[in-house]
Amino acid sequence: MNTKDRIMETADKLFYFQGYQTTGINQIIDEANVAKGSLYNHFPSKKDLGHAYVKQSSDQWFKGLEKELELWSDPAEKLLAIFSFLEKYAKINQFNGCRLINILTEVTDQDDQITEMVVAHKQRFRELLYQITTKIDIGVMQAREVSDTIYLLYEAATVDSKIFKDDWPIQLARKNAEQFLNQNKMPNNQ
Amino acid sequence: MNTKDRIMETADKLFYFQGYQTTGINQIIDEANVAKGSLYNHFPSKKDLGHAYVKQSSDQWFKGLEKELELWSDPAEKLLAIFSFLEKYAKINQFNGCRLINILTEVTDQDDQITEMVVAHKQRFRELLYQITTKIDIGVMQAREVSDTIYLLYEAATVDSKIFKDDWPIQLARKNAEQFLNQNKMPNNQ
DNA sequence: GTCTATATTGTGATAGAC
DNA sequence: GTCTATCACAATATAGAC
Repeated sequence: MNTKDRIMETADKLFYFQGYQTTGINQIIDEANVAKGSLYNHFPSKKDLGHAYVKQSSDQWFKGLEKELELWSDPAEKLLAIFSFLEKYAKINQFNGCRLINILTEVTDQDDQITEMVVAHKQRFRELLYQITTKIDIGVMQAREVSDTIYLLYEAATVDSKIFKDDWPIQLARKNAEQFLNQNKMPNNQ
Repeated sequence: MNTKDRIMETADKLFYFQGYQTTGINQIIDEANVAKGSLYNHFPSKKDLGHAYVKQSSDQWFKGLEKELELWSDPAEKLLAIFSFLEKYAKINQFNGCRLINILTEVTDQDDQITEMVVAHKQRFRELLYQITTKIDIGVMQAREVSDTIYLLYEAATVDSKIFKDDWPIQLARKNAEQFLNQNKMPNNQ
């Protein structure tokens, strides 16, 4: 693996599990077996490395989600699949919540670019859910409310499965999403 | 105002709006107009100040919530009042999400006491919601699921109104909580 | 491109006068 | 209890050899 990839891999692991602010450049170059000069050759500052981390985190997350969604054709099943995606992810990997939410909390308005990227990430997710929801035979006027409700349930599942180190929030969020979708289906669709 | 109070007030403001990790002792003593020796007289380390901040944050939050809940007698209305509480809080003050969740994200397993206090805070909130829910005439078996669903909606409302700097997540969460409660009421109660 | 060595600033924390 | 002065160390970042 080349130098830049080793840096990114190490930074990803440390920023996510240890935190962005508490991870220093020195620790990254130690664990990645890279010289300090090499890191600053690829990333002019820690801020730039942070931005690369945020972009990669968002890209990888959507990649993983869309792979999961491809397994289903029915739009309602696609919506519920986001919880299976989260459940699998939380089980396979050590889980520490959403990379994007975490770093947003860590920089709190000290880095406008990160704030922008995180909001854009969440907006893209909401839009993805909305597009799927419009394919379900529900009232058009309700589509946004339905998709945003699913979105909120997903967000809570992520945050609270991290807090409690348990998947009950994911299971309960999924169950509510399922009931909610069944209630909002048009009668003639059943 | 005495020295200790000035320290706590300044620390609270900075830890919440600027972040725990990025706020240094030097900035706190500057803005609180306190000497470094005085701070370390009251708090042996930054960690201790952090713990005091977490405890105060939790106490103040419950105090504010319970004051809001007292305005209502009907248990279902009490449950919905948590969203009014959040809405008011997000409007009056500059809002940066939940103090407890934020600092948990910032310390990620580097401070076991903070992790414990935050989990205990959330457990206490869940228990409060559960106790209110049992007073509603719903199936006993469902009480935990109902109260935890309300809990999840509240958590998402907090996190996402911070992300989007908008109260739509609060309004939508409240609307869903209301519909959800109506559906789970026993028919003979209506 | 990658390395070693160094510069500079800021951090949490302490000593000791008053 | 509060203050000033100072410590030891870690942070990000840079210079320059190879």
